[in-house]
Amino acid sequence: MFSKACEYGLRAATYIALQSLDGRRVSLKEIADKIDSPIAFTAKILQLLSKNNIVESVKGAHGGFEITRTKMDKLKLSEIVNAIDGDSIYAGCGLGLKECNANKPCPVHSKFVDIRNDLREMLENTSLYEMTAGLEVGLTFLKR
Amino acid sequence: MFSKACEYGLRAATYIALQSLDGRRVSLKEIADKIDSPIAFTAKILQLLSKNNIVESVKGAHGGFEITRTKMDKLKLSEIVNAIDGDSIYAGCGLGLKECNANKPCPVHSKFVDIRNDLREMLENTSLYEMTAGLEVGLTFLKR
DNA sequence: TTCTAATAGGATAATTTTGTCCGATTTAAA
DNA sequence: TTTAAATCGGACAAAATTATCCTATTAGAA
Ligand code: FES
Ligand code: FES
Repeated sequence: MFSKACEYGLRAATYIALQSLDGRRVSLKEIADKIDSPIAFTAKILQLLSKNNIVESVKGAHGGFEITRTKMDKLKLSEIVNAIDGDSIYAGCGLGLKECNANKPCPVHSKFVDIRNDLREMLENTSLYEMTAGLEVGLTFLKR
Repeated sequence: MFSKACEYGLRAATYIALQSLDGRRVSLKEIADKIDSPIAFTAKILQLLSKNNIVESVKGAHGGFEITRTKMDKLKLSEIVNAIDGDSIYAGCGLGLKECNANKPCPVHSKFVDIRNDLREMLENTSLYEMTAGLEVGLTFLKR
């Protein structure tokens, strides 16, 4: 569904948000450890998220990653997915035609658009803050 | 969503079904041309579909690929997807945890399972025969 | 000021996916 | 029986994705 990069990105952003709620800035090392991701690859993804103004990075000693409460409230998962995977999930044809186009649809188009729209709406309506809800109380997890 | 191999496989199977409706066995060359796919790669995928009893292949001169009417009626898209991409679409976690597990869910699990189930149901309820419906009358397309 | 802990970023490597090539095999038709 | 048209299957190649390594840069703290 999503690329590995995108999966790591979503998990990383969620962990950063969770810790930022407690005012804790987190290091790359801690993030990779807590979401069980390859550390150097995760660094690249966080650079990308930082450039896209999704998380804030602070260099130097006592540096790390954080995200403000207002930001995580406004920020939707779709923005993270978009920054990493682009719009292929929303725009791509299920059978791989160059573009999904209702005027020249593939045989699965009519059935496929609904599912894709549900996914899009889910991502556009879910904030990063919502993602942290179950984590503190141990109802949801970022690694296993 | 699906791998390239799977996209080609679905398009190829659909084209074979369409031509089989007219009793026409089709060659690899014709298939690749009509669905706009790399010919040698498509050959590999058709071998796989043939081994999985999804299409029938006939070797030698006047050979090619075909699928019986009864078969294309019974055959669901899920079987094609499964043969090529496995069950990752149905079983995989949206955030990339090793397995999707409702007892230890990731933060998107509850929202994600519905979408994934819709996709699964769509694939399990759509027959290959249905795929051919719009093609003859030019309502749907396998390439663009 | 100097040291140390941290991210930034470029180069590179490994792996997976996608794609090609070619000879072997099969079968119908000349 | 020979030939030609077709799939099969193994080896190989290219491209994309995933992942690592190393140096530079930054900034807090001693
Ligand atoms: S054209 Fe294929 S999904 Fe829209
Ligand atoms: S655990 Fe992540 S989708 Fe089910």
